Amino acid sequence: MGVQDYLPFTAMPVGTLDKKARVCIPAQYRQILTAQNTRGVYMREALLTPSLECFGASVMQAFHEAQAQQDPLFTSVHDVDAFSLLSMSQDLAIDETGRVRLPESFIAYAGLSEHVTFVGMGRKFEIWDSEKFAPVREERRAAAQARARAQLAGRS
Amino acid sequence: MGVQDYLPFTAMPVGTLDKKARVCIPAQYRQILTAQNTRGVYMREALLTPSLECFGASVMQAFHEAQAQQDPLFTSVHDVDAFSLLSMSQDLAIDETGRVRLPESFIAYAGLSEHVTFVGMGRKFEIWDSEKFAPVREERRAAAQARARAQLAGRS
DNA sequence: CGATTTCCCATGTTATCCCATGTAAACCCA
DNA sequence: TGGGTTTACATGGGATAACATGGGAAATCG
Repeated sequence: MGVQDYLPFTAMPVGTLDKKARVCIPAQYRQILTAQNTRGVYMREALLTPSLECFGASVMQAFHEAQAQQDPLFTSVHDVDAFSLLSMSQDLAIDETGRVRLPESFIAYAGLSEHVTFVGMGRKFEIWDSEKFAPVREERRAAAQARARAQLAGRS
Repeated sequence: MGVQDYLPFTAMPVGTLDKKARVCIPAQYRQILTAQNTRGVYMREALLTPSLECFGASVMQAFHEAQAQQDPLFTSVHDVDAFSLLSMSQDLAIDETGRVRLPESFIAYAGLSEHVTFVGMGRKFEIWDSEKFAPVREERRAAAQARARAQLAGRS
């Protein structure tokens, strides 16, 4: 999949998780999803952070296709690979007002309270509890800054 | 068979096996099956785990075609696979309320009690006894997590 | 004729749809 | 460019529909 083939998720808009466990996916992100021929949004618990990874059908298809060609259907290797992508993911429907209803397990895993932050990551975006994300945001900023400095030093 | 041709089975919904040996196939899965032109659901005892493998016509058809393309006199692993798939599978009818009646042999093989878990695996899904699946779920999650960590480390 | 299976309806629960409203952004025209 | 207007968006909440499940009655089978 070439870089040009998709619109990237960018920025870090904030949103609200209401009493009915709904969040409104930012309109900007919804446009990207519909451009991927995705009715809803695929979502799963991130493996390494307390957040939810969200992506469209393009990403799901690309990963699934690669995995399907690599592992025959009825093998244990297939099962482990399929689990992390497919079993852990849910295809959540987006309603006409742009909202999805989050399963309780997702809310618990990411520790979501009322305020959530959407983090654009190119071909996917993440949903974080806003308070939990604040320090992570600073970490990532520092890491990116350090890398930029190193790159600059190496070039001189 | 292209990935585009079907929606993947995802997520891990739970269900109930009632006193009449019936389980309600999640509506989401039924939609995927009907999209595959499958009235019922093909089911067999999984070869490697105490669970039931379920799939629609797409998988059956793919195996049928794979088998047909081979010289029938030439024995191979694929012939054995296709044979076991075709001969060990049952086409269970789904009634109007979305339920199937499981044969006693299936219930015994998977050790099903009242609570069952459906495990979405893309082209197929599995039915597990919820208690038996819990540790397997953790194993698979840990394996996926280890892989994600290795990938992250290799990239830096 | 007894046991099992299939069909059908009832019911509580949950998710989905739909409309209302406040707010912020975009737009337009002077 | 400023100020007013319009549009799009995010959010709350009630009404509606879908779903999973239990259980009874009819049909089927041995």
